[in-house]
Amino acid sequence: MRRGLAPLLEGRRIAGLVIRERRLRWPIPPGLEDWVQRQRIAAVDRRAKYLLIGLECGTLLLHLGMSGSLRVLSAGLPPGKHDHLDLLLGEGQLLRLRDPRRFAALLWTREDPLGHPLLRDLGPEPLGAGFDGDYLYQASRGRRLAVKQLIMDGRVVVGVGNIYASEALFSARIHPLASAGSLDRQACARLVAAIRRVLGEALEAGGTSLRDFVREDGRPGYFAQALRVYGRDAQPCLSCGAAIERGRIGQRSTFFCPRCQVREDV
DNA sequence: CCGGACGCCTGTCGGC
DNA sequence: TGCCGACAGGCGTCCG
Repeated sequence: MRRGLAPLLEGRRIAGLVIRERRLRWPIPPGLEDWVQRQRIAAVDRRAKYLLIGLECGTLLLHLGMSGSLRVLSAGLPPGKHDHLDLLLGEGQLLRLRDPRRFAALLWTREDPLGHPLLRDLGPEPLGAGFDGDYLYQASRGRRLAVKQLIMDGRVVVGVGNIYASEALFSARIHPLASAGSLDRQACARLVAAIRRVLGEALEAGGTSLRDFVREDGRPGYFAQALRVYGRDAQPCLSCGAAIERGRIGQRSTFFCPRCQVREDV
């Protein structure tokens, strides 16, 4: 999303902000419209799943939650029911946020956004240099929770959502319920490699489109076709043919192959 | 500190 | 056809 948006936004001057629904995950701060007015967009960055729109006098923090999407559209297209806000870009264009479930967030800060309470305590980027087998090994010592929950904990590593957690564990041949602390160095190295591989491939494919998710240009992501376990409940494992199982870990659906992903900690 | 559960919303789908 | 419950890509917060 950041990659697609950056060339469309950087260097533009904000011509206005139209908010039709302020009740998102947190209420959109009052007066934000006035504050962003006429500011130039200096940079579009990302930390974890937050998009950071760097302005001259501060930064907009945008999170899409579960059902949010962004589109760059020509001004004049009437907003739909769940099109909660438009960032007017001038030259007849706008950036429109749609989010049926309203779990999205739009916040702003004048300070370094990385110091914001929502970003401050986040773990390393999964594709960055700080995330390696050694790091995960250290981070998992003494932790008794399921490894799937560990890798979905943003304080350990960011970016691993429910789909990619199942995919990475399958790729690494690790059972999602294995207790985090039971992983040895080799398993941690395998898991880190798998997370990086899965996220890297998904990135190349433009993300995973379930239902109607679309990118800023209106195209879907194509990674859904590449999913190897997620959503394949009762279908044959692509590696060994055993039936994929579906379970729940921490209130989230989890998919795994009972033959390829064997628990070694029970 | 850790782990587990809840809640925020709306839409969709399957079962009856 | 209609109704009802379960579930959905996230994650901050609260509780024990």
